[in-house]
Amino acid sequence: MTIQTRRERERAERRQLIVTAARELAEAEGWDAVTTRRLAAEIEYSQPVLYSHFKGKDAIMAAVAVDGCADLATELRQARAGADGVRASLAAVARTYTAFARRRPALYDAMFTHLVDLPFATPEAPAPLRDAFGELLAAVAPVSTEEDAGLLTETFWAALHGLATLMRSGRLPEWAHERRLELLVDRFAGPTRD
Amino acid sequence: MTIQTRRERERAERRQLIVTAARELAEAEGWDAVTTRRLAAEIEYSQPVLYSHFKGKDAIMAAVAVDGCADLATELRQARAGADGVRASLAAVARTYTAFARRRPALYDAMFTHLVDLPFATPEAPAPLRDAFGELLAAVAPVSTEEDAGLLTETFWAALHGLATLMRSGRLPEWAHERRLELLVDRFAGPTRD
DNA sequence: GACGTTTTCTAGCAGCGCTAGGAACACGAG
DNA sequence: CTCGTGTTCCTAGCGCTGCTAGAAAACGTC
Repeated sequence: MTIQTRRERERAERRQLIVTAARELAEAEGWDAVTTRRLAAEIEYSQPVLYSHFKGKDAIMAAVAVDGCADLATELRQARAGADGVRASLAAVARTYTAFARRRPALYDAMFTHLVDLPFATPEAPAPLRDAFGELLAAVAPVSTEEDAGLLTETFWAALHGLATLMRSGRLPEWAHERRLELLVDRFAGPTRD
Repeated sequence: MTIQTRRERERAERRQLIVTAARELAEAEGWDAVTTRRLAAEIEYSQPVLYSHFKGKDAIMAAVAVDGCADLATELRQARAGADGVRASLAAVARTYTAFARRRPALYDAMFTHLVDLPFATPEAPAPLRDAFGELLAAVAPVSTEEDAGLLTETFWAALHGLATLMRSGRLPEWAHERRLELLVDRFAGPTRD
């Protein structure tokens, strides 16, 4: 039994090695640089081993996305913890979310832009995804009615996502980002000055 | 001079033929199906003629995007014309925008998702782009202060864009779309029932 | 040390965006 | 009508992609 478990452990380690290498390569040079050949060279194995762990390149990106969601959830939690009051929490979460997208664009793309068959808005979604959404929910719920909290969080999330992606692709000017965030938070939290 | 002009006209016609073929192929089978070989076959020319009109595949997509913006602007204008009152206009524009994205996903991607080097938020942006944004602006301005109209429109646009893309990629459930739209319009127009 | 099983690699497929170089065409002059 | 000339267009091919079949190597067992 020990041999079996050792092999399984080694497989799991190598799987993580692939995910980490893909993530680092993507963050350093963008997803276009993450080819199966390049990735194989990076982990010092040949191409086909990638396919013994993942169905294809998309599945690798999905795994990277799950890891990224865990990171995002952590950052959002810290932002919320460091903010006093309902409006400040919402603003902090909004700023942290868009900063994350701007700071790690490749990772963000894998999480929320790239077409990927991860279950999202369902109970069987991976835990990190639900955690990240939960952080948003915790910030939005106080400015919502009880029954609309989930939907309002989704709407707020969509607005942040739109701002992040449109800005990154040059469709929105960056210099006004802070002011747009303020307008958004105003509309969701009400114009009350904290 | 007539020969020269005839040739220029024929070139312009063929250019439009390429753009139209690319757009129809993308809408029918998705952008993955729009390969330069396939597109060349579609217009009954060889591959290199594409490169005598456009710098590359991305430039073709950009041209399709500009066409698409003209369509979107038209639809938004009609939606606004058919709506009475500030809130109804905003709701109609929001519904029309997201419906456009859902009905013509490939076209929408070329316009707003795909990385493409079109000047967007500048005076030298192509007219159809400015027209489409102008329609949004006309709907948002009445619920805004004078100096914030542009920024608030950008923010509203981002929210619509986020809803459209997250929903299309399966990250937001479709069944609640109408309710999310209503929440969004509420937050921007105020909860006044028209 | 020889045998199965499992793991890993070499080599290759079909397709991609894009381009160099020559063939084929339309044109204006005699 | 014929002949150069200049432009237009196509054939062929480059280097790359994601992915996979089948051979080779490493491993555990007897």
